[in-house]
Amino acid sequence: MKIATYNVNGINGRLPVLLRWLEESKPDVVCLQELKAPDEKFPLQAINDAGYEAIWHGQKSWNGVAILSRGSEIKELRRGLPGDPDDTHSRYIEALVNGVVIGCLYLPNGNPAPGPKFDYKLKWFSRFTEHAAGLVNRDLPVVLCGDYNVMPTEIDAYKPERWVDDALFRPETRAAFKNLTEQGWTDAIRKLYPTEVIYTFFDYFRNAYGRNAGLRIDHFLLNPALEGRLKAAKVDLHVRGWEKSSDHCPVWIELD
DNA sequence: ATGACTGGTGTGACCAGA
Repeated sequence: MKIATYNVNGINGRLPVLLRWLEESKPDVVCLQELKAPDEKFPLQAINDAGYEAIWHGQKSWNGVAILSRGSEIKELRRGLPGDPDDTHSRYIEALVNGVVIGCLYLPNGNPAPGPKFDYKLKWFSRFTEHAAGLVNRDLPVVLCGDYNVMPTEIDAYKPERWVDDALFRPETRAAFKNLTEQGWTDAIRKLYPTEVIYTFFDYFRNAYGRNAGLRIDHFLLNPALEGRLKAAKVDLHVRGWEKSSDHCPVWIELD
């Protein structure tokens, strides 16, 4: 079973690239972030024509998450993160697909920090951690994947010293990620590649992709019931080099 | 240190992203 995550940065603007990558990569399940489209503008027909069914939680202009599946029914478990009825952002959707609980998230960026956006990020993180606590020790396999907007350690950033005051790398942010994983979650990429330099995002500025000046911010967390089934994990770096690419790369795992 | 690039919105001297 191949599960992918991809921050598309606008699903309609990105549709040709998304379809090309789906055709090439053929993941069984795909978590998408940053749809930047309201529910009624989700391109369902094109997704269906590519062989996928979908559930999504859109929003005008910003945010938006979706789960796609090829060949297996998607049973939606939740849309929206619990814990704050006033939170209007579409940043979380969760489903059961082929016996695996899939949580698809788009954690807030949080810049500029400090400030209200950073406060929102930490608050969202704390709500997410609380929700994850109810999932980690389930007998069911659970994967929480998406754009975490966190570089967990220094090797996850090109020139980490430039990011120490940034919302993606501040001590509070890294501590929140550590606090989450210490519930018992396994970072799939780091389980298979503990020390390699691996990036999932490259800024549109300054030829970041060409210079390999990236960040690792898109992650797969696996609960103990799933960890032993991890066979492979990879970043589809070449997709970032395509015309009209997202600034994020697709990332995927393969399970037994 | 700064600004560079992109999508969406709507035509902004825009916002937000990371």
